[in-house]
Amino acid sequence: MPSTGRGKGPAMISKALEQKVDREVPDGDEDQAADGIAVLDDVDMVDAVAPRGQRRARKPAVKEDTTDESDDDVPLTKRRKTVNGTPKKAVKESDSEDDIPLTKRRTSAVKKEVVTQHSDSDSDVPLTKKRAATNKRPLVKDESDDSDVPIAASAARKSLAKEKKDIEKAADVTAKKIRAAEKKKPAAKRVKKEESEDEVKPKAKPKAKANGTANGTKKGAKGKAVKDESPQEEEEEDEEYKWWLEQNNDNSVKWTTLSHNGVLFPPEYEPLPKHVKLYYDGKPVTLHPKAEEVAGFFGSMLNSEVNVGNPIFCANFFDDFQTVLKETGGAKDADGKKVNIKDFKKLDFTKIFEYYEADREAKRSRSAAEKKAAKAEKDAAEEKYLTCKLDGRTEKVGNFRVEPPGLFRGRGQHPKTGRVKQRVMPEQVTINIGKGEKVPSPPPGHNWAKVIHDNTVTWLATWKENINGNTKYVMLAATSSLKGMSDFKKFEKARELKKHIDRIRKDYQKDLVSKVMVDRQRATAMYFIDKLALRAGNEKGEDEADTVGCCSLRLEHITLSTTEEPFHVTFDFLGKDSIRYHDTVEVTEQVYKNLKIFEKRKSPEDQLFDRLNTPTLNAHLRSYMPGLTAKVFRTYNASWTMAQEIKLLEADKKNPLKKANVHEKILAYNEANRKVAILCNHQRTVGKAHDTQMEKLEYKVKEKKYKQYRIKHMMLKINPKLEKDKSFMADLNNLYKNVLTEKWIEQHHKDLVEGEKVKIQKKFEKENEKLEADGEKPLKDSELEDRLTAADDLEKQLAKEFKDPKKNIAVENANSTIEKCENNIAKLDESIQAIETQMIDKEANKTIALGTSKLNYIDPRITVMFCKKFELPIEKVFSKTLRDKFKWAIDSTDENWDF
DNA sequence: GAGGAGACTTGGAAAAATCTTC
DNA sequence: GAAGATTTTTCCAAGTCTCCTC
Repeated sequence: MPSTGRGKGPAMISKALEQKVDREVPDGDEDQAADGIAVLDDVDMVDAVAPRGQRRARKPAVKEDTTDESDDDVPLTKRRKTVNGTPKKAVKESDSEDDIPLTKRRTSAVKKEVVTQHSDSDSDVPLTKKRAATNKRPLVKDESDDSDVPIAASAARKSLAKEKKDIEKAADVTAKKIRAAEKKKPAAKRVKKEESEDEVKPKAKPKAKANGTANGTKKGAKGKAVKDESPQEEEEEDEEYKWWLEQNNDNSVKWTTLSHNGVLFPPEYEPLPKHVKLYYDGKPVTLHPKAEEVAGFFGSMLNSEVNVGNPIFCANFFDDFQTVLKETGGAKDADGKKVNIKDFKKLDFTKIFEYYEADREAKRSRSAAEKKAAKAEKDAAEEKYLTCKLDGRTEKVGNFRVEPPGLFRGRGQHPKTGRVKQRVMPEQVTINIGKGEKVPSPPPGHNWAKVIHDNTVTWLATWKENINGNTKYVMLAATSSLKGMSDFKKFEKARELKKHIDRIRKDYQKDLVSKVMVDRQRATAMYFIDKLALRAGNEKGEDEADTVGCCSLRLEHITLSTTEEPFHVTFDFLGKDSIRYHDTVEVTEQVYKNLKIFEKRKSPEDQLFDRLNTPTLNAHLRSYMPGLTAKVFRTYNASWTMAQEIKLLEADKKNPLKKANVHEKILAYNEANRKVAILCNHQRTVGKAHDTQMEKLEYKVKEKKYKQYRIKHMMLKINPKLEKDKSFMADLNNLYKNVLTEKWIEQHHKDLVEGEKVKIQKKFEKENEKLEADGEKPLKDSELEDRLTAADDLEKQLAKEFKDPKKNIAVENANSTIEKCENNIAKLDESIQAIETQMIDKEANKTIALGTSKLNYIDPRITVMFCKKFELPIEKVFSKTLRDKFKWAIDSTDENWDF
């Protein structure tokens, strides 16, 4: 596990060190550099903050520093040997003058994005000269694997970076405005402290809904999405608890009365049929049901390459499998002789996999009635767990099912991935319920671990899982009042940050030149958290995947640019869920210099911010605003960005979005949403079918254009005078030559003929099936041949059309008129536009997941405001679940609401 | 103040439900 | 109404942050 590199650098930053780094940094603007760096005297240094104790052992420094940096070293020990699965680089360059990285890192083209530097006019830090970012040598470390670097995301990130400056400026202006307005308010009316800010409830709308976009929900009605929903659904609204209309200022007590029915345990293990065996060294073996169950966990997921293809996963599984074998008497062959299972490679789970696959397939291919019956049975079994009574109200429970046993699917290189997640027994489960309420009965023959009555927490049941010792909880659903309130508070806190953001930014810009190392590190970290929306980056344990956030970044995760491209930093690290963050950003000269300073006397595996951790950072943030933490910046920046993007749409008077069609409105919303997702680095893997789906859509567009092309020829037949209409003919020629092309038309004709044949064949087969089912004679093959002549005729006709379209494309309908043809073309245009919009959206979303930001980061009131302002039904952007979750926002927001 | 436990939010993948097309 | 595509929901891992103990 990585060491922290804690306190390795000097506590103070000396003048000499500053000057040294000044000489090392790439050729920046001299004047600005002079302004930007506070040159400090050695003599006035006070060790304001001593290095904190080491969290973990560290590796010895590779090279002794001989400069005059203060010397508060702590011993260093070895750290993790790899980063992102690749061997670590050699220790970073020494402190000598030549430690400006001159090595050329790569020559191939690679993405590069630029986050514009902070350049507020009132900033304490001078502006850095901007360099043209294009046509320069790429800086990324690893050229072999850019596959997960989304091109679309890259472009969008660039565009977001361009806008970021304006977005920040707007934030600055807003903060000042808010404070000015507050000053004007009579003192008594001003909100005194943060708690009161926190507890402001969303204002309810005056009675009934303003339009049909806000949506109610029928209790228990499962998400029959969008189209079927009717306004009647809202009839039950009256019975609903609108917490946002109430005053509840107590944060510590979560409920007064609570009753529920406990948890639902997974079904017992059903042994495999006798003939389904695990094979070892080519021979079937018999296992104790407990061991067989574990073999089944692995066997049923053979198609999950991400897991079974991971050697750690396999090794961990095998380890646990061997343990369970030992405990249960081992494996036996057909003769009852013991088989010593010692080589994973000799295990063959195919039969088990096939069995489970067949089972899944059988489930899939059940008739509608069977599926319905099974669902009804499942629903009945689950019904009593679906809801609980909280303060007398019925609230939905979220995850009432106890997690079934299986293999732990830790992500990335989690050291425990593949370990057996054991079955949770009632004896491990603690129930939390109101005093005096009926305690749900544990399964027969069992007891609960404990029954408690803690109303300061929101969970109904809890247990510990065996893999990491993490606590699991049964909590209320996202639509519940408790979760709703907490969501609302989260967004209000982010809004509260609006008031302070200018001050905070100004302060961290100032601290970027602080002589106190911890302050300078904190300021630099805050710069990243604010500009790049990095996560805080808590410390992690030895037994977890090696992922990092801002505070836990190590030297090996950043690469500073060469002299050819000053002030660029390439980040390459695995963040939450082992999702790669790989980006080159332009930073201010001061930030760049700070990073150089922080790198001094450290190895690649040392902490970049060796004097900073998340509690320290958050403690500092709280001095600005109670409750402010690093996480709030992500919510704030996400919501603020979204709001600003929508303002841009509003400001576009040339193309008023209000007048656009639904597709365009959705696209505009998604584009704004996408910017937020990119900011937060929300990625997803490209679906297997993506390329095929795109090709299909492209084909669909061409098909429609081909139809237009034919209609135009028909129009020429109806009105030959059109031939003199230059624009008409130019359009037609363009369609033929540029859009469709001769080659495409030829292929399309073949496809049409082939399609016709298949259609005839299928129809024929179906008719025969029916005849046979009715006990009648099937049609003769000659009948099929007769019918297929229609396809031959089509082929001939199309060949003629291909040869001379003008002459041979005939008017298909005798009643056709020019007007009717034009209408048809217009209709086709409309549907082409819809497909093209879909394609743009699809391609842009290829690697970017919009869901997480919509669900967790963007204040839902911004979306509601957008929908109301641009007259877009909320169903188009919020699914049923989201509408339920954000009912408070839908109910309380009007078109003029501002984040 | 370090370290761990506990409580809660955030996150992508997989499964399930629904829609669309033929 | 079947098949395939797409969207929505569920699942549970993995974060953040607070609180408690020593």
